[in-house]
Amino acid sequence: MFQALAHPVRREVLKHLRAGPKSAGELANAFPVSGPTMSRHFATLKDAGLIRAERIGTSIRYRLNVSVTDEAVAMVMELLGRRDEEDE
Amino acid sequence: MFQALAHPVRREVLKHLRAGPKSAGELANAFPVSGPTMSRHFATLKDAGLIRAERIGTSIRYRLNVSVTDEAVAMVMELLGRRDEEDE
DNA sequence: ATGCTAATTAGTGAGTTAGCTAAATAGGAG
DNA sequence: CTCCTATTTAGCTAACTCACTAATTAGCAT
Repeated sequence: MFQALAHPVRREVLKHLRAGPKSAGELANAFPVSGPTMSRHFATLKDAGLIRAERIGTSIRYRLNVSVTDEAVAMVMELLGRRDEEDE
Repeated sequence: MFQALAHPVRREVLKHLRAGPKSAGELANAFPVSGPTMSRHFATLKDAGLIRAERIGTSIRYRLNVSVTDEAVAMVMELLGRRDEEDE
């Protein structure tokens, strides 16, 4: 999961998807890398469970998988979140 | 930063450090990998700004860098945090 | 200075990741 | 079935990651 977040293009894809579902082509056009490379980024995000794919006619619509992104936030909070302030 | 969080040993190190500063040796003994490998993990975490090192005599004490971990949490919240619930 | 302990840097090898171009699959239209 | 568009898979290379052992640096004590 963290590995999936470790690439800037993939993080940007997630940002785009926060605004709502988008097709693979729409997303790919928003980045300066080749289509196949984008496709691999999508697959990485999908394997991590962060996004889901749905085929609509000839195109594929990606959307955030909210339950998993929520889990991710919770995990980071538990790992890094501040519980209490200790003296410095 | 995400790259630094992408390795389980490094995440465990952060967990250990939540309980308070620890020396490199103490941390290294808590994991089944070699000292040099641990040293590289520490360096990765330090490069990401997540931890800070302080030499004390012959040993080196690591501690969480709270201001940066706080930033990291904020960043993840902004990237993945739920703003509003859309229909599923 | 010598030696001891703690920790890091050097050097190496296996496995993975990210990018590309070219080829294949999937669906819709004629 | 054939063509067209959208997207993914295959195959390649360059660059990076993680692990190891061996060698080096840093500090303290004798």
